Amino acid sequence: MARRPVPAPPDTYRAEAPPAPLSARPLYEQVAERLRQQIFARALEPGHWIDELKLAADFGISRTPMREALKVLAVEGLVTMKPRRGAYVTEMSADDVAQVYHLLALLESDAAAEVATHASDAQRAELVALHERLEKQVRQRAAFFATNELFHLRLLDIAGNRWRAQIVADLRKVMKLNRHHSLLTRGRLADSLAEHRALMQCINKRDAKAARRLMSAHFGGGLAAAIAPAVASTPTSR
Amino acid sequence: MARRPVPAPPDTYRAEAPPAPLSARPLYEQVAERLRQQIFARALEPGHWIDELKLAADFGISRTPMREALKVLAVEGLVTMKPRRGAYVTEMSADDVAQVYHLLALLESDAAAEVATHASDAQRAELVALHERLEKQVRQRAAFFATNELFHLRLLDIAGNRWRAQIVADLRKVMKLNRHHSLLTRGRLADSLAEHRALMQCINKRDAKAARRLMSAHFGGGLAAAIAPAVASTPTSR
DNA sequence: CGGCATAATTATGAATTCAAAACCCACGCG
DNA sequence: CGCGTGGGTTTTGAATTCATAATTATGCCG
Repeated sequence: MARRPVPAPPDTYRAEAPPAPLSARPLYEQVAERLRQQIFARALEPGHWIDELKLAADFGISRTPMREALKVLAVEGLVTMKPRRGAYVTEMSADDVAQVYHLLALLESDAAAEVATHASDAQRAELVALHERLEKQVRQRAAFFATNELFHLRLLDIAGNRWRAQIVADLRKVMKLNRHHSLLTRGRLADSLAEHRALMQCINKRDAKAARRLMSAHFGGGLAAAIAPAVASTPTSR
Repeated sequence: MARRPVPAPPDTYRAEAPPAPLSARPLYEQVAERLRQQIFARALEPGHWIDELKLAADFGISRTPMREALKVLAVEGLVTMKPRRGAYVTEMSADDVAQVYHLLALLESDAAAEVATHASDAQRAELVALHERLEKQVRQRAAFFATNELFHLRLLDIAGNRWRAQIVADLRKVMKLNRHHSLLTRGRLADSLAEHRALMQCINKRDAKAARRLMSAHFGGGLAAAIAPAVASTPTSR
């Protein structure tokens, strides 16, 4: 699992980003990113073998950077390497989903509490803006999802622990392996929005305890929704 | 370049697979492990450049598996890759230490609570055994550290969330980059033992709440000890 | 007709080779 | 005397080649 702290450390090159870092980006990273997209898009299906030779050919590269990228994804958890028999897209069991969900709840709740106590007014405003955008997108599933993820990642960022942010980002990636990663299936969408609203209020009131609790509940509801499809209805709302 | 027949290295394998998977272990993984050891032993110092050519020669291998291993360590966070200029051993700032410590506290506290509620009697007994070993090793720093780590890892394992276990393992690795990772400097050792003792009592009483709180406190004390030598006060994140 | 042994094919693991960027150092010009 | 420029060296990034393990196919014998 990736513990890589950050793509851009205290290094110099944050300021010179616009100019030239086009080709500066290592090939294996680009390949890794493309592989991630293919996995999320289910062009590569969980459990299936990854034909590195064919993929390398598709990408127009040799096996070397392809293999490096696969190893990176393996550490991230998106693929699983079986010695002498290649790489496979990781399959998430129901248990895995529950476990990762639990961790996301724990880590993001902690981040929410942190934000409630230490965020600046500007940062709070930023989250409010994102939340309002979310309110307007209840009807557009895809957009809602995107903004929702943006909100969560921004909150993580504001909470200011780059290790936590990295871990959560990685966990969210493996979560996408699950078909029901939506967190918010049909009816959940409205609930989710309400939860977000309540969370925002806590953050604005600087109530860390409540923020932590609400974020935790937010994930609790999502977990039920993500697991439920396999077990029919679970009307026990929260 | 002669390929080494893998003469069953002095490596201490965990008690996982006695049978045959000796040569099944990929070379790049063995290399990664050896690199980790060198980093922990400070044969490779934080901030310093890693000469992959020289190291590959030292290990008697080609650059290919060496580079793969380095990429794995990069994802783990132990090394940092700078495009077109190689790999560097990651440097941990005081902030980083505090942040990682915070996460360890959060995750391991959660695991402790889980163990308190759901561990079997046999598992509890196992922890008790480890703890008793710890009690006998107050005088032997090195042995104490080793058993202490064993205790924590075993607890994680018993808690039964492999994702959390993996994350904690990785975070503990990067923690070792810090010179004061000891968690327990001189006087802290006795304190630490007392905290462990209290924690064991909670676990035996199946008191999840108290277990969580005590584990958290356990880390709180350690953090103060780890940070103190370098910085003065308030390790408030960011 | 079916199961097992063995040969042919394919895929992975690792070394080697090749190309190009970064680095170093000396030289020359302002 | 300082600084920029050019060439040579080192080092990284990637392709190619080679070796070996795994898989599949084939064929022989029961």
